[in-house]
Amino acid sequence: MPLHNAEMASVFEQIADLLEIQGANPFRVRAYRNAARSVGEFGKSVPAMIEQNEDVKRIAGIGDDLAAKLREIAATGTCELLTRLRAEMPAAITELLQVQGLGPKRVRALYDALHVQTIEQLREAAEQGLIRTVPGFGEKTQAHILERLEAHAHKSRRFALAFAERDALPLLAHLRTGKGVEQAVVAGSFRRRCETVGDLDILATARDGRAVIEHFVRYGEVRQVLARGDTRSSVVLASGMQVDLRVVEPESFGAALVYFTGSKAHNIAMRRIAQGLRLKINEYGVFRGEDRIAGRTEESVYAAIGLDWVPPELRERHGEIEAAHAHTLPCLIERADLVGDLHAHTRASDGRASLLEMALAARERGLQYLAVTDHSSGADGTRGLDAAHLGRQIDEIDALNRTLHGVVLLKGIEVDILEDGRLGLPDAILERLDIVVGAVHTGFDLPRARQTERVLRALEHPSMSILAHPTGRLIGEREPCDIDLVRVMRRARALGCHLELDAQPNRLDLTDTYCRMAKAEGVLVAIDSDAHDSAGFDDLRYGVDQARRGWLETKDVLNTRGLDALRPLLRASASRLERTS
DNA sequence: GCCGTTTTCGGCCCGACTGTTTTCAGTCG
Repeated sequence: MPLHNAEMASVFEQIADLLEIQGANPFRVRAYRNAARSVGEFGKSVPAMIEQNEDVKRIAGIGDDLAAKLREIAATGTCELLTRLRAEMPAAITELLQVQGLGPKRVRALYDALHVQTIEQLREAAEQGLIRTVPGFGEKTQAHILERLEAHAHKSRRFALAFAERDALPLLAHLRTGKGVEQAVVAGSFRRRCETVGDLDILATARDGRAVIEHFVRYGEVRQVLARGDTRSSVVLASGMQVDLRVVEPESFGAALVYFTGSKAHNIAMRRIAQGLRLKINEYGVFRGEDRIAGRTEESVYAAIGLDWVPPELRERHGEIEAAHAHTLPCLIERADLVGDLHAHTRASDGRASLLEMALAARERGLQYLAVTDHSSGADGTRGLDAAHLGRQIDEIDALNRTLHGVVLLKGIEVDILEDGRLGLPDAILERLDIVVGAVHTGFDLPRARQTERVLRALEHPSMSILAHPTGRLIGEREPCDIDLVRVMRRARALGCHLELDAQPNRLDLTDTYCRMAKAEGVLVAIDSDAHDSAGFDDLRYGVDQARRGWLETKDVLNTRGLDALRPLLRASASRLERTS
């Protein structure tokens, strides 16, 4: 069973945790954490690179030693250092680091004094009042540990971005009613439009920080106040979401916004550049000695160190710093660039609106065309169309298009890709369509080779236009299927097929990394709503967010094309255009 | 353990808050 990057990264993470608890050199620990992150996020399969004798030292943070360890992990599944660390210290102890407020030093102290190794033992020790007897711990710390354990048990690790928005927007509205509040914005992973966020980081500007903090903790949804100072505070909302607020003076807004938007790796890279220029960046500004030379706006902060302003979605230390320096940052796609949608459902399958309702809703949102792609029959758990029913829908759409103004419906289908790679409807009916969107709805757990062959075969079908939600993942619910998307992309490009970025907030499939790979491979991405009712079109913006994280520009996205430019790019209609001309 | 516009050694981002202290360590972001 071949390893994945995530598993290799996990070995490094475990080593970092154990080293840290043992009190190792913090920079060595950081080296393992940096390496874990680079490997985990690396676009290509690291085990495959090793197999093909590619140099893994070109991955950021990998030097001679860690390259050797990667090869060792690829060969054996683990590495000798981790085995040795586990022999010296119970491996389960690292789970204690997940409890908020417990870091390596305290975990070590509790282990040495009380032999606490697990969450359960920690709870028992706290309930029996033993924690406060350990040097450096007291009543309050013991009580906090019990509280945080409670939170730990209930907390789902991360929230979908759309879920976080439901907390963020009313909270911002509350903050803005505070006396003396000039600005209040969400920073952090929310602003970078990560598909999930662990907490909300809010930045406000005001002269009197304390007053803003007091106003903040009085917000009705606040269930628990974790910290409250003069310039920052942390609370937990009723939804379980943690919110961190920072208040700075308006002169520092730009610097603080850069700082709290992150990512951490992006900030560290910026500070290193500043160091080289004998400047210092912190959340209050850019400083030469005591003089603040920038900080009111983000642009001023980037400019002070010779960089173009970087869109938040790119701030992941994935090459954006170099691009900002060379003035080669991409001009990222925006929602308004989408002029159509190529994947939507109606009541004919599992949608909740009629053809006409969907057409009007699409037009209302500025779309010039909408592909109607109901499910084919046989899809698990969904009502679908057989050939006869689809034939009637085709006639219905033709009739409707004669009366519609300002929007055109394209005749399409979301057809099942069967386990052997055939499509779930006869060729004769597929040939009558403008667009064929193929999707895997069963057999998500096929082995990698079979899953890949299955999809490659489907792409070969002459009517196939777009591969929908290519990995099938549902965030927090279903893992992506195991498939070699590089091969899929290369074949798609050769055949004139396209890959979808399904914009539903719990799908966002393709991921940002795969979007970037698609761009590199020259495959167009279709950002589709997969709408099941008229409100579903509003999800397109999440797809655009994800596409921006994947460095996509207007030219990289299929449905930025007007209808005339689009038709020849859809194989189904292209082949018919050829026949009729 | 990595890395180089201080390049093979000596650095490695920086500040706020809390609790347990009695001037600071630990944790977090």
